[in-house]
Amino acid sequence: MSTTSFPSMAIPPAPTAGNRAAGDAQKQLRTAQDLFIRRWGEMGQIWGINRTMAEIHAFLYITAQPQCTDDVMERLNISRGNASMSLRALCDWGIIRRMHKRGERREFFESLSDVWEMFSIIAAERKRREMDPVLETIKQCRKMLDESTLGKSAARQEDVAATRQRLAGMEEFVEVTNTIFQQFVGNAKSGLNRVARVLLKAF
Amino acid sequence: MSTTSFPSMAIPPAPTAGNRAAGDAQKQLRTAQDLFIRRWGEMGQIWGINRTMAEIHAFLYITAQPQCTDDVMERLNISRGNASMSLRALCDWGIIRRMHKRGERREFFESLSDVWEMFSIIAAERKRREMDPVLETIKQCRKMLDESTLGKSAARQEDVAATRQRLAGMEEFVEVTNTIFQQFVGNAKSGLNRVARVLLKAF
DNA sequence: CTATACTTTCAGTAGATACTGAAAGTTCCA
DNA sequence: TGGAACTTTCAGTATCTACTGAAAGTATAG
Repeated sequence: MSTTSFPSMAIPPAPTAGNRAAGDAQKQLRTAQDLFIRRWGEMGQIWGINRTMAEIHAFLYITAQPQCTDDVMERLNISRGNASMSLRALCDWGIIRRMHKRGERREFFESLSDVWEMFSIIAAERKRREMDPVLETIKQCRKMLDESTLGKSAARQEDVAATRQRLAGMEEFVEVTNTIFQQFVGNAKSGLNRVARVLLKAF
Repeated sequence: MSTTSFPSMAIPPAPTAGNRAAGDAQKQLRTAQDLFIRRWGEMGQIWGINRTMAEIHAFLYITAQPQCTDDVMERLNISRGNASMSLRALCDWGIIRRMHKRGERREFFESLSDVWEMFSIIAAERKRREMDPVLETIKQCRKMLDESTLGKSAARQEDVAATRQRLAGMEEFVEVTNTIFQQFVGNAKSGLNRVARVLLKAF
């Protein structure tokens, strides 16, 4: 097998049994983390979060250690500008936090550790940004087509009635989905687990 | 107020009371539908479905009438190629269907009418494409870092342990979420409403 | 106040994605 | 078999999004 490529092979570990094992472990750790980071990045992409942001978050989450901007730049091979903007966006979302280390001048970042909490935050934000506007639009559309606006005979035209019905179906759906979201978010940490348990028992 | 712009004002409705009302209703219907279509398109965009695909689907859903390729092109101002590809993709998803009209040569498309069913289809597909690979990756990563792979002392190094713990947290989350998805999908057509009711009662 | 260490911003660019339109393909009828 | 009606494909192009790198900004220490 070819030698694995390390960033400058300067300090090869002494070949004692203990050191060897420790070195291997570090290498393995790196590999596992990178694997996770890459996958998480891909997944974010499919959502609507861009790859880099998702990767930064994955990095902070998986290492479970506060990291500074340069750590992020180096590990993910991205520019300072990109790192800065993405970190800020993640802070805005609220799923990572700035923190200071005593005696350190630069800022560090760490991920929330509770996955359920992160999910709640994201779900709440998505509801606000996506569900709520749609719901409002549907209500507006229904109003435009109801009897009191159009008059009885016009409102009964076949195509008008059909559209009205479709709007009603969609509204019901969004309302119920919203309620479920609300439950998730309202019950934050413990909530999702409970949702799952309830569902499993009921079916 | 200025006259609203109609595509070629060829046939103005006769100015009887009945016709006037009918014309207004049609205009209003159009406006309401367009509003819905636009919003739905925006929302799709934030997901990962592109705007045009979402708009086509919205159009088919909201009119509740089978439409042919030219109808779609005209209504949404898009090219034939785009319409063709997007319609096919929607068919692949399974949320719209091809259909034939007696005596018509060209094909028509219609949206599923049951919103819950559409949601089930989409949820199932997203689970398969997004959750499942992540879960697999997490398991793989955990394996790389457990005692039987690394040996006792290496596995106990602080950073290795920390990462292992984070992986565990994420795995639990994905598992539970998957279960919930499963419920949604498994109970498909009739089910989602029931899921919602069960949840609402339980909380 | 000046130097140093660090962060943010943003114009420009690279890269990804969506869209068009015309040509090629298919189906069906006479 | 030819041709009309319709659909699909795809090379080329327009549009949008993400990223870089350097310049400007801010905070701290001496």
